This record gives sequence, C-alpha cells and structure tokens, in this order.
Amino acid sequence: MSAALTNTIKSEVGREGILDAAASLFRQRGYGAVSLRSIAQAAGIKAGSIYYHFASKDEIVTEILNAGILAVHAEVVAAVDAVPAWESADVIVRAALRGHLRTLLEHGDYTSANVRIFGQVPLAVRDANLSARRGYEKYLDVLLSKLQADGAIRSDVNIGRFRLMLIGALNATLEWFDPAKGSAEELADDYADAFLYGILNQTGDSS
Amino acid sequence: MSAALTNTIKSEVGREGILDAAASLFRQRGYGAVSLRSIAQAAGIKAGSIYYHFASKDEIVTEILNAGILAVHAEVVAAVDAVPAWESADVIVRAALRGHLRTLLEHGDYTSANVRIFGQVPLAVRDANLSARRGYEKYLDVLLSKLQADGAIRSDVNIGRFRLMLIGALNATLEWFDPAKGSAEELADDYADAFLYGILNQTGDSS
DNA sequence: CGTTAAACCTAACAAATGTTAGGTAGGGTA
DNA sequence: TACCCTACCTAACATTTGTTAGGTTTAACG
Repeated sequence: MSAALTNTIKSEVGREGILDAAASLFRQRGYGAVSLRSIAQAAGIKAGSIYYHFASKDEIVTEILNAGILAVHAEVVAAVDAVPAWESADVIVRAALRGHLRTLLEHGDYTSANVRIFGQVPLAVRDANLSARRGYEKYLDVLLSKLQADGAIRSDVNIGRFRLMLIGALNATLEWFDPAKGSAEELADDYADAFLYGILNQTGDSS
Repeated sequence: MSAALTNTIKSEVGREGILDAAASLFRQRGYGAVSLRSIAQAAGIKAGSIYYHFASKDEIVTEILNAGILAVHAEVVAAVDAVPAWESADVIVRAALRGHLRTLLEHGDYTSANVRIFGQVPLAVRDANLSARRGYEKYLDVLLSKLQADGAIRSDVNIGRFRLMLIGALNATLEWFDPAKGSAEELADDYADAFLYGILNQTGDSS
C-alpha cells in the first residue's frame, strides 16, 4: 500500500494536474465555457479519467474556489505582517492592496479563477466557498477597524461597506489588467492613493 | 400591411416581452443558467416561438446588453446635466455616481443583466457590446478630464485608470446590494465620499 | 515471477441545449 | 365570405454535456 505514496515523481497528471489545468481554463474562459473534456485535454488525459480523482465537476470547482481565497488571504496576511506595527495606516493599507493585487493578477490561476467564475457557479458550490470568503473578509475588517480605532481612518467611514468597495474595485481589475502596461504593485499604489486620499485637490485654495 | 403595426395593444408577448423576461432571468441567474426554454416559460410562450422574433439566442443577449449600457449612459448624462455647470466637482461627481447606481440597482433589469453576464457571454456577443461601452466610458473620461483641467481633481490622477476603478467598484455593488439596508443614493454618497476625499483622517494632527 | 493496486482509457448513457420545419388560430382587409 | 399575415405552437434534430461501468497498463512488493 505504499506504491503510489512513495513514488509520485513520475509523469503523472493526478489531482494537481487536473486542478491546475481547470483553474487556468476557468480563468481565461469562465465557467460555462469549460467542459470536463476541455479540462481533461488541457491536463493531458481523457474525460472519464477525471472521475478517478474527483467525484464530480462541482468538487473540482469547489476545490479551486477555496484554494483561490486561501491564496489571497495568506498573501495579504504575509504582506501586512511584513510591515512593522508602528508604521502608518498608509503603509499598512498599501501593503494589503499590493498583496491582494499581486496574488490576483500575477500569481497562479486560482484566485483569478475564483474572481472570474464565482458568480457563474451553481449555488451549492458558491455556498461551499462562503466560509473561506468570510474568513478573509473578517481579517480585513479587523485590520481596518484597528486603523479606525487609532484615528487613522475617519470615524464616519463604515468599515464593512468600505471593505466591500475595496474588494470589488480590486477584483474588477482582473477584467482589464494588462501586465504590459504596468505591474500589479504600481496599480495597487494608484488605488491606494485614491482610496486613502481621494482624487480631489484639497489645498484649501478655491481659485 | 398595417395589421400588427396599428394594433399591438392585445395580449401579445412580442419582442419586448421576451427581452424583459430574459433580462430578468439573466440578472438573477447569470447567463449559463438561463436556457431559451426558461426564457420562453417566463415570457409565457413556447421555446420555438422565440425564433419568430429573434434569429438566435445571441441576438437576444446582444440586444439586452446594449440596452443596459444605453440606460446607464442616458441616466448619468441626465443626472449630470441636471446640476448647474458652475457647481463644485463634488456635486457633479456625486450626481454621476447616483445616476449610475440608481440605474444599476433600482431601475429595470437591463443594466444589471449586462453587468452580471457580460463576462460569461460568447466573445462575439461581447464584441457587439464594446461600442456602446466605449461611448459611456468616453463620456465619463471627458467629464472627469474637465474637472481635472479646472484643477478640481489632482493632476497626478490618471483619469482613464480612475474611471476603470470607479466603474469596477460601482458595478461590484450588484453582488451584495440589499435595498432593505439603504437606498442606492445613500450608497452612492458613501462611495463619493471615499473616492473624493479618501478614508484617511487628514487633519494635520499626528497625535 | 506473480500479485496487487494506482492511474489511466474506452465506450456508452441520459439529459439538456440551441435550432429548425411545418402547422394553426384569429383578427384585418378586400 | 374568402384571403392573408401575424404571432404563436408542435415535434423533432443534432450536439454537447456530466457521468458511469468495465477494461488496460505499469510499477512496486512479496
């Protein structure tokens, strides 16, 4: 019973190969345009073989969606933890936005697949992703609430609503982001400038 | 040849009935989960009858997508035109956001259907909607550029990029907006506050 | 060497889909 | 009244889909 457990170095496709192929296809074509046969072909196997590793298409999608959220969540936590606690709200928020956009736009296909297909997936699959999403949302809410308690964020800002606005704006970049026109971090800095300071000229002069 | 043209007051379903039913279904279920048979049933006819009014499913979707963009575009133009030209950038931008969110969240199903299914639709259909989208985007760019030329918007703000951020953030509200928890206009004001002035406390005191 | 089990393949299934060809009711017009 | 055209219906089609049952290969282990 140690056969496959000891030696998986061969040219096997396996769970990971299927998930990688599926995530890549979901990212670039959306949910409805990706069949099990297209996943199988991209992975280098036949459609029926998928059922050796997964019980259903929903199971594949569920796994990809969850991995996508866990990836951003972990990356943002790491990015925020990397900045000293005494740093300004500007630096902290900027680190979070950088982490989010880096994962979404430049690292792997799981987070981008999640953002792309979440709204197209069967209800049961969406529900299976809510727990992971709530975890990430909760983390952001706590982070932002601390900054508000410190007085860095205006007290009249509704944190929950701002978090929705933030995530919505960030995730929407997936539709038009072009790596040839600038990195994800440059984009994150632009977004941070707008969200933190607004776009209006606030030099008290009204010429 | 004046039969149907003169008397359409009867209990006919017609093009409009099909489009309305389809837009409503697309809005709440997404593209992939809506079949021609479900559209027909919602409209009160049989699936085959749809082909008397439309040549294909794509034609229905194309028409809905275009109507959705024209609706927001028109509403935002009307909202902006309703405010005196000498008003502040705050008032002008706020009016635009209000118009956009009102149409998206409270008026009809066409704009919301567009936002919901645009990313799920066949490429040819998406392309057929790009012209209308570019028209709306161009209008916003011109509007914002004027405000920037007046010095109201900071000169280091990239207008095209900000417009993408703005539309992305606004459209994302469709996923979680709940009319029971506040109107679209209240929401628009919150968004305007954040985008115009930022969320940071900018009272020069750093206690 | 023979056995075993993991990782794949083949071939088929039922269901759902967009689409089409031909038919029908019924009000308007001549 | 006879005709016509609009707006629908019926019934079927080819295709694609997720899924399944049973077979084949290959490498490790005793």
